[in-house]
Amino acid sequence: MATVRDVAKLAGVSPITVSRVINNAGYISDETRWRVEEAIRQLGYVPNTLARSLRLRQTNTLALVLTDITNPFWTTVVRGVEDAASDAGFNVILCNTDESEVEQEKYLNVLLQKRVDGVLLVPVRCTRETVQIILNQNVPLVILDRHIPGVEVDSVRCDSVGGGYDLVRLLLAKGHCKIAMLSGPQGVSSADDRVAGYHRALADAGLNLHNELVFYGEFTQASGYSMMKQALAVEPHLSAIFGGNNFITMGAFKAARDAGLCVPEDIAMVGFDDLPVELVIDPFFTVAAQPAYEMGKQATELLLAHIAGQDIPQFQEIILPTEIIVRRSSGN
Amino acid sequence: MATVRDVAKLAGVSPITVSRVINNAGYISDETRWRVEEAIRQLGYVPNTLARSLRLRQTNTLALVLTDITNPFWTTVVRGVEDAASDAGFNVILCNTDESEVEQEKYLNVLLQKRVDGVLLVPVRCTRETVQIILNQNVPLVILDRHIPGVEVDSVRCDSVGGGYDLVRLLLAKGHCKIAMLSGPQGVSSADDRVAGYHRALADAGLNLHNELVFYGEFTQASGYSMMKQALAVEPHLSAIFGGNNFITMGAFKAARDAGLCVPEDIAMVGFDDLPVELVIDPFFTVAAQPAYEMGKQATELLLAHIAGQDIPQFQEIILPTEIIVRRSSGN
DNA sequence: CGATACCATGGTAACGTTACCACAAATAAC
DNA sequence: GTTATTTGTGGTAACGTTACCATGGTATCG
Repeated sequence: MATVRDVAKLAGVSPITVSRVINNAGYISDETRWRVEEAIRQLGYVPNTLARSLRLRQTNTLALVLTDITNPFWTTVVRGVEDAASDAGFNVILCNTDESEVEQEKYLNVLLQKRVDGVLLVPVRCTRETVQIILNQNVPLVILDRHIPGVEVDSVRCDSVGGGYDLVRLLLAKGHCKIAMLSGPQGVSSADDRVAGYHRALADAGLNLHNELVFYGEFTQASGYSMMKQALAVEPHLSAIFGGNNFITMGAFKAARDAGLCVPEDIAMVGFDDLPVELVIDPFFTVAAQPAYEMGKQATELLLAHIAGQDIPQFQEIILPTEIIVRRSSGN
Repeated sequence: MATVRDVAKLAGVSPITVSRVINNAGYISDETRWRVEEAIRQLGYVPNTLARSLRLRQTNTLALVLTDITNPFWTTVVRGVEDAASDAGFNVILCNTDESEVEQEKYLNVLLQKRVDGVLLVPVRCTRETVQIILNQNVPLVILDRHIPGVEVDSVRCDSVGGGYDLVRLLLAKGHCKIAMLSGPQGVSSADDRVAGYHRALADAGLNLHNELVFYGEFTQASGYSMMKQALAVEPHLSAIFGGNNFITMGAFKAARDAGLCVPEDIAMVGFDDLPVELVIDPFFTVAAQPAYEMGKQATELLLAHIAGQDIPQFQEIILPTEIIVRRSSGN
């Protein structure tokens, strides 16, 4: 592969002049520019970003570390991130942890080695330890979707407490009181926050807290299915279900159906996260929809501002509102 | 950030010795290794991959350029690619072209500049021009999902002709003869191949080719919706629809419903690509399902073999079988 | 007409890593 | 006891780019 030096030789100029042409920097006469461009074309020269980044100490690359690229919620976030990054001339490296701490640590290390300019992280566990590797290297970081209590890092997320609260209020208003919460993993803030919203709604209604009706699992359909079976075993006369995310709700629905229950006639259901219209024949679930695209976009813009060294508050938390969409699954 | 030199100084050795410890290469005494590792820990040293790759002329990175990360079919492919790449110690950079040639060219350029070791490409247009940039630089390339006639590049795809043939045969067997084909973009081989399967099935059944019932659009729900409306305008007494991918089929369904037609009672439907169980309450569409994960995996393995310089046939085409899954949408 | 600005180009060094060669000490082989 | 081999370590240079400083030339201004 050709280098600046080859181009320079062919064009009869020095390497720096070639560099200036490539980067549109400094003064170049039209005549020289033309000769260099011609040489670039002839040699099929492609600049080497590795060398460039090494020299500039900047890669123009962001990392997006998330938990499950299979979930449409996250693909939408990816879109938001990529659009915002692309506008600023940044590339995005996507990493999928599958909610595994081991994978996450592996990826974070690789990303630091690649000298990404900033990291957008959906932490697998909401502990200081998780982000310490990044902070130690002084790499700009924005936490996405979740938050880490007691650690001063920027975070952008949606209002899980509020969304959970609203969903449960809606169920209570319809007269439900035996409501099971099928949550994601304990210790993951988005899961915990939705449980908190559930609790608060019950408390505000003057109801006892049914801790035996709160189940913790994974953000997967399989986990939703098994939590639903557990819930029915604990309390056969459940009147409603709150699913911690789209996959959990779907799993719960299937378990209910397999148990001979009709939704919403026998049991009502609400859940977090909507599904894109492209994937659903007939939207059925009452949900708290999160502005996924917007979340990705705002998080990226915040990260880019940090990278640009803009004088922004050291510690910023952005919480976006969720929207309740009422459909058939919650009954009437 | 600390460098090998800093580590070397602290450990009282030379930089190359540090390099040997990091890469587990050459001879190192236990005593020296320990001192170096201790120094690395103390300084929080993180190796710089940019410098390493520059020196080694190898990045251990693959590129996956695809058309629509929003489509579950592609996220599944991504999984296959990442798993295979990860096993070989390679990272994957993901790029989303949205079927735009401009985006594709932009990305391919960036990837060459980043000196990725190989490219997995879902070409937006199946022309030589599309891949010439890559081939010019002698970067290993595998075409995914599609193929470029007349160009000797490796490709891994599923049997679109066969899948289309089988789906249409199934409709014919049920007595349908006015079957509209709602295809993806003309000039995209996967779309063209499915049309070819459609034609062949009709021909084998001794039926006239209804070219006026073949519609070309995009692989999106919106396009499926509008093609369906066109189809109904051209021929109100359609008896069946063949959707070129999952989104098109979904759009066609919604247009049919909006036109007051019931599927499958008034009109039967079949399509390409299944949806993951996580996303669907009650699978409805009769489909030709492609082994997406396997496709990604095999393409990656082929690419890695090329990168490793293994002595494999210069030009290889792998075609994976599709599986027909019969459900309600095709009637009985 | 000297001072000041702009224009156009180049030389040298550095970003952080590792390949290549060199060398010495210790062990093994004859 | 000399020669070969393994073990352990380092010096120098190179990967391809650009920052910094330097050097002239030409236009502009008071």
